[in-house]
Amino acid sequence: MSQSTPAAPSAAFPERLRTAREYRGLNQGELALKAGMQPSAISHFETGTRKPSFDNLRNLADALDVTTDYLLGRVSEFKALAGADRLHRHYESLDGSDRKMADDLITMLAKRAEDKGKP
Amino acid sequence: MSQSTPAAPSAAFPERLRTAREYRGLNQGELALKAGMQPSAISHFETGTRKPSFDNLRNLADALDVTTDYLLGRVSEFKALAGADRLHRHYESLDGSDRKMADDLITMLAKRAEDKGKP
DNA sequence: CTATGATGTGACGAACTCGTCATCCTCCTG
DNA sequence: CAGGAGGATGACGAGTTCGTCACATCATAG
Repeated sequence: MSQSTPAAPSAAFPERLRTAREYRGLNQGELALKAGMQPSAISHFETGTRKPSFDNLRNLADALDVTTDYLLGRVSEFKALAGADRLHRHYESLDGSDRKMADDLITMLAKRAEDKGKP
Repeated sequence: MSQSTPAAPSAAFPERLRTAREYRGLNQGELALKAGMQPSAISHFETGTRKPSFDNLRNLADALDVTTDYLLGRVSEFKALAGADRLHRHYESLDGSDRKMADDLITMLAKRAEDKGKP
């Protein structure tokens, strides 16, 4: 049973790779060039006949400017492409007190949303 | 280049893995159990004699509750361990308007900090 | 219909990680 | 000093990805 595993299967990867590639407006050949691998490798990845190695996963994420967590399906849908990626970068650029402010706001919003769910 | 990819070698991985493991208060055996692999595998990873496969990278990130980007050295230091990880979870739990609010705040803070840097 | 470009597919040997071991080393602690 | 825990290291066969191809499929433009 493919679904009993606690961790989500790596099944998300092929789809995410393709989505990200098309989002960047690249064809397999162009991505292959940017990531330093063969076009056929990209095809193998997107059709699920191969899984990238440690190094190639990183190369793909760099070439597509996405998080590896997105490629692995560890974060939800499109945020890694548009929203959260930018969010993350901005967050990274903040210094101590600003970062704490952002932390606090998000934590507060999350908590408030949670409380609204239960009386 | 705003986004120079210094092509950070995968050399960061062994160190990050160890840091994260110790941060969680686990020894190699315990992490191995959580991640479903051999203790010796952990040792190999931390000493750099092996690099994890696609699946094992994911298993390690899950077991340690860190981002794979942190493990790969694609994001800076400790944020993935303490701050950003929790932040990310909270952020993910927000709905549309709350998320936008968080987005806007962080973007604003980042921009303000940036402006302060140049005349 | 026929090129052309994009993608899928399957092969090859080389290189690598896999899990499983069995040691060895180095601190601690009793 | 003796014992044990945590870790490092190196071997083994088995399985997978690697880069590099050649070729098949498919859609679209000319």
